[in-house]
Amino acid sequence: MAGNYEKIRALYSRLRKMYGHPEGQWALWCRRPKTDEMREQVIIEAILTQRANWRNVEQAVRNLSSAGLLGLKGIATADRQMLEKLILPSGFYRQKSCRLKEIARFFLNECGGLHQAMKIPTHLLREQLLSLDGIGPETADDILLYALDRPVFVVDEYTRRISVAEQISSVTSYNTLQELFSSAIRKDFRTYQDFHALIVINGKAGR
DNA sequence: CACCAGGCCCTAT
DNA sequence: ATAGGGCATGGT
Repeated sequence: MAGNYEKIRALYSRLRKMYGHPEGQWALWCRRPKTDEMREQVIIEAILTQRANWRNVEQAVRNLSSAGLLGLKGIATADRQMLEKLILPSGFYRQKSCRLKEIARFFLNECGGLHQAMKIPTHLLREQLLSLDGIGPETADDILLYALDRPVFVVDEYTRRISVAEQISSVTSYNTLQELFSSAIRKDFRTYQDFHALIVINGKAGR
């Protein structure tokens, strides 16, 4: 529906006018260009933020940083018990320690490092990420969009809410909304990053 | 005290 | 296909 595309584009420019360029907690995720260290941190944060308050994620990240383990290599070599203790504040720490280990193993061993992973075609990489235990569509797309600069639109709870509120779509399944938003705006990772960040910033502001 | 936060998986209909 | 429960912490 072309009308929906219009609503989505209008929403984007409205959010841009309201909030400008995404800042604050999105200073890392929306920064361009990113260093390797930043990409690795985003990957780690994508796991830690699953159903967690961002404040708690930040504490877990500080703990990892203080321990010198805020990177794929650090996660991979860290003792499991130690890892659990460090990420404790982000919640679900037993699951998440496994998921972190798994994703670090994937990028380092299966891909042969982050630079090799960057060469893998988006759709293939997405399938590989989704095959990992504990990596669902949103986490996979967070990593693709914000860590690896792939033009993949992220759908989350805030995207669903605003889609209903703005009458963009009453169907809020992941694929439906992703298709809708992806098609409505220019396929550019910078635009996708900023738009999704703005949706979340707006969602948090309204409560 | 109850509820929520930038999910995901497993199980039972 | 879809609904419900479990995972866990810290803030309001």
